[in-house]
Amino acid sequence: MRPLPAEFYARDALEVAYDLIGCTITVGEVSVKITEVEAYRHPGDTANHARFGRTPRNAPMWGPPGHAYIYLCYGLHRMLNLVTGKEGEAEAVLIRAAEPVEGLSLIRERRGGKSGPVLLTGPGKVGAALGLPMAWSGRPLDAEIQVFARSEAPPLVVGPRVGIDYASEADRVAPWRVALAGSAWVSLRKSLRSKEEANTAPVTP
DNA sequence: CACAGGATCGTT
DNA sequence: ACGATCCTGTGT
Repeated sequence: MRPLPAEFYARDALEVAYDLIGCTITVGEVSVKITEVEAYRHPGDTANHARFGRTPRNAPMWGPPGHAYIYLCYGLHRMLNLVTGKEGEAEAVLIRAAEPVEGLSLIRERRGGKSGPVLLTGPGKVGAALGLPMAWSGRPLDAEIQVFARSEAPPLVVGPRVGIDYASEADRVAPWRVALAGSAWVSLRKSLRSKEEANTAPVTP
């Protein structure tokens, strides 16, 4: 089995976000199924780390798709993003939650011996469970970090993104958080609706 | 060079 | 409700 090719990521971040739910991330002995993500788009997304332009930290987002963008949050949490879109655009999908597939004992060890959804329901928890070093930011997704395709498209729910109070009103309410419908391995159930319902609902100005 | 604050988490 | 914990981005 081969990791998803760069072409998979060379599309709008929201499209990739829909298609990443149910895919598998493998890092060494640990494999997890993606259950929740957020799309950060470009240009014009005031929640995006690249909203002020290119900086040393966000440089991987501006590069070619199919690479990792990892950043340190609150001085301790390592957050994994998958770079999407064309080179020269700064788009990425944040991995917010997952479900264990392989390496549960190592996941539990890295997460303080806990068990259940608390292991992987949150972007900082995913980074800890995968044991990501900051040095992997910018690495291609066919090396230390690999992502594999799902077998079939699962039911999705969508809602507003989390933790972006600094963004514009429109960007705060944009339904660019995507999760696996009915999964217990999702960080927040509140204000998530089915993708179909969201797509047919009146568009907010 | 100083400083404010963060795409969070776990405990109180 | 709050502290951890430190790097980043911005402004001077």
